Amino acid sequence: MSKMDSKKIESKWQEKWASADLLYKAEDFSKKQKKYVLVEFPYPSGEGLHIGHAFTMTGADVYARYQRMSGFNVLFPMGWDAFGLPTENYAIKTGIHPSKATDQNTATFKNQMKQLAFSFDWTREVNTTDSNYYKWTQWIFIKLFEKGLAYKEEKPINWCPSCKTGLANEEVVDGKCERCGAVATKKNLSQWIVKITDYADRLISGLEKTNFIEKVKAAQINWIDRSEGAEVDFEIKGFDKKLKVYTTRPDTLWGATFMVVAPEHWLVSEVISNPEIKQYVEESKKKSELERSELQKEKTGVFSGFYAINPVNNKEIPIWISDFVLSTYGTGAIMAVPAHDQRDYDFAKKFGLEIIPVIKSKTEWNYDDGAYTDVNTGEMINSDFLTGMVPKDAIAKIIKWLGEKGVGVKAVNYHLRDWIFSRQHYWGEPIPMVHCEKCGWVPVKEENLPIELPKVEKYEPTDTGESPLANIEEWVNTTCPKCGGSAKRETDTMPNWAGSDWYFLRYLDPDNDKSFADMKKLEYWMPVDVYVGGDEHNTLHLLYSRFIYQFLWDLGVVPKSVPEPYYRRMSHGVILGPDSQRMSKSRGNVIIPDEVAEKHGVDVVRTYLMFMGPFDGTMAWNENTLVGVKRFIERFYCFVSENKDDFGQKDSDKISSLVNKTIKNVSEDIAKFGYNTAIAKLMEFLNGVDKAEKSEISKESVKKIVLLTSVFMPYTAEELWDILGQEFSVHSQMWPKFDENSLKNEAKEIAVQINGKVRGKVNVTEGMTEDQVKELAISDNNVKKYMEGNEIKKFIYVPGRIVTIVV
RNA sequence: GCCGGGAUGGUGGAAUUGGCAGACACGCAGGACUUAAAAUCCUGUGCCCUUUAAAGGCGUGCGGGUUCAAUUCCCGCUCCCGGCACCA
Repeated sequence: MSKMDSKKIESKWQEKWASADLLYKAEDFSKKQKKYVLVEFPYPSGEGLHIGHAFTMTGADVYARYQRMSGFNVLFPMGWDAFGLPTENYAIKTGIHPSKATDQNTATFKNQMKQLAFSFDWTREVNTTDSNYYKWTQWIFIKLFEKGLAYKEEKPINWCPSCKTGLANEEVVDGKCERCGAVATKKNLSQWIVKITDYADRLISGLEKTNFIEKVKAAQINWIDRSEGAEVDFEIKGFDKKLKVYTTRPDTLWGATFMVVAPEHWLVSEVISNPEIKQYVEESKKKSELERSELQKEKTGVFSGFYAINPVNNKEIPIWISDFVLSTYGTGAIMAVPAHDQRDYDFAKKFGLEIIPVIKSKTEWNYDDGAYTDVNTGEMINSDFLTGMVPKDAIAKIIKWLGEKGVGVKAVNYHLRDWIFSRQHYWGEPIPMVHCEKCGWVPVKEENLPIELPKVEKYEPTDTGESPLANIEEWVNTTCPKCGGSAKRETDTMPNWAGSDWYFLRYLDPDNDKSFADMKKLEYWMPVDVYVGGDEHNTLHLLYSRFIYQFLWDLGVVPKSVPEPYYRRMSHGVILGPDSQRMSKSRGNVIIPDEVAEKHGVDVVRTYLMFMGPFDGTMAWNENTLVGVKRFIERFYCFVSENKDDFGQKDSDKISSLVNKTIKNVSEDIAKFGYNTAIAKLMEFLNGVDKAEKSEISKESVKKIVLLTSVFMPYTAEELWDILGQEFSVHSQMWPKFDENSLKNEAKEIAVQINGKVRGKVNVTEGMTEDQVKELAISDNNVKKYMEGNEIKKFIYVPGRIVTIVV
């Protein structure tokens, strides 16, 4: 058996492909139908491409290749999300400018990607750190500002003491910094904030126009977490201001026995002179978000001295202060109904407050066990005009009543918070704003964009929360774009997400200097047909970029007919180390794609990655299975190369149906990202054909199968195409079609069951009638044996599948 | 607690609308080639009973149900993974 020399094959075609680099070019306005296949662009770290990148991108590449060969005008671009902390840290350590490090890293990444034979259209490469790219990132920010969706405010924000920067709510996971894992603290800082909450409803409803899988939709809906209820005003006894609360259960108003406000609530400042209250408030302010939620079992609190008046019955109820009420949600104040809310219940038990049930449970309910919270069953009691109703109906009635009395309105709340948009770091897009004593915050004039990052001596972030840019006086000091007076530039930079929010639009027109992309091109290419990415971005990048896109849609700068940027989202899976643990340097279980490719060949790596398991699964690296794939590729190579002169003119019937079945199944599987089964079917083909006489197989059919393999193993397929004497390149061929007739005529062996047990087999073809099959089945010797002396009670024939006889 | 997804041989995983469970691959066992090993090739491989074979029994997390037929549908659970969570 002639061994294949994968090294030689790789370098040979690598060279040939480089000189024919328009192989994968996407053509604007082509008459072919477009297909925009997008895979998340990477952060070009100094470590190079890791196996997760290789996996994800191979998956996207196979899909793009399949669509391209199927006749679509495929856009499959790549770029660099290059602003970020690792590069900045590298600069701090070495003094080398981040842009230089970025250049080196992107060059390495690009090389690796070419080595792995990803079919990107490199003529559309983008880089978020290019000033002619981030010009438009800045432009988008100015538009947000102009539309009142970006504002600067001093307020306590999440702060990572390790990264020394502010964090968006989405970047705090379990109370820790999403990037470095340090416990997030609170810090009072003046920050740019983007009002993503204005789009909360649309971010939910827009999902209906997409074809995202359930889990992605659910993650976003959960994160936004819309709730409906009412805002109710309570008078405060002996005080002229009212206390506004948000509740989802206004039906339980008669059961409200006390009120609770957050320690940050305005009312607290009225009584802060009380030493007990002062101490409580200070202690809870010291706690981080993490500590507050960790301590959630034991409730704490202090009585404010105030009483509120319940608008439904004029009862006076005490107002307490407790940090289980969040200042950031609703109004920062609640009415407590301990009989029907577990948290209120716990608080009441701890401080000996009254518990008044206003809903009678259908079944016996013991209030010693906790609160009764069901809205859908039970019956209102002790509630005046609501008495007798089901709680969920009572809600509508009481909201109407509150409105008539002018003490409450229907209200909606979200878990989603506004987006903290300032970062106190060097390596990011400068926020294009200028502060003027006279005019306040003024955006830079559009013609003066981009505001380029100035050179600095020191890249270190500071503990004070000031960006390193603040030290460059000649850059900071400028003139006001409005009045021309002296003014200062904003020194904070944008979060990473700013550049990646809209990059998929720039691919469509990467060199445009009049706008971020030409409308005609946008209209041709948008929306993204399939977006391949990771679940870790479901509530970060994916949510942010949908928001920014919706905003651009409102501006009218993206096509009216495309309200959502991504039609379909495909989640990719995760590759674990050989020990089934997440790969990490400290565990020493990291698999480096280059090394595996060096040892086994690129096609083996690609095909193995796709064969490991379902594309969206979590799978452990296993060198044994990889060797199995290697065997397959080598066997396939030998099958074609060694028999190239022995293949016949025409397939035998058996081979013909195998070939057609393979084309059909492989195509269908690839179209739904079922790569593991697609490869299994190619293996089946080889197993089936390996033992057959080679003259039974036509060269035409072999060519078709080579085309099928080309999406997984582009090098081997190109070599085999050449060996078969075909013209370069295999990758610009059309995807093979299968012959429906050859599948129809195929005789199929199906099982004959008697009383649920398989007792025989019969060969049927598609056109056969039930009677014909019946005759065939009962004439089978084995079947006859089992039917002896029995009468057929029922005969069932499921065409092409099974015969069942009940006796 | 709420939401989403799972549980199939020794292992990774396959199974259109309910239709022969275990495709494909790994591993394992036996054999061929070899002085030997590696590589390669061939054969077997869900479990149990059985000397072997035939025949049978049991099998898709657990308990019920519908059906000629259930991994698939329905009811009730257990456990695992992911998201959210003192969100009023």
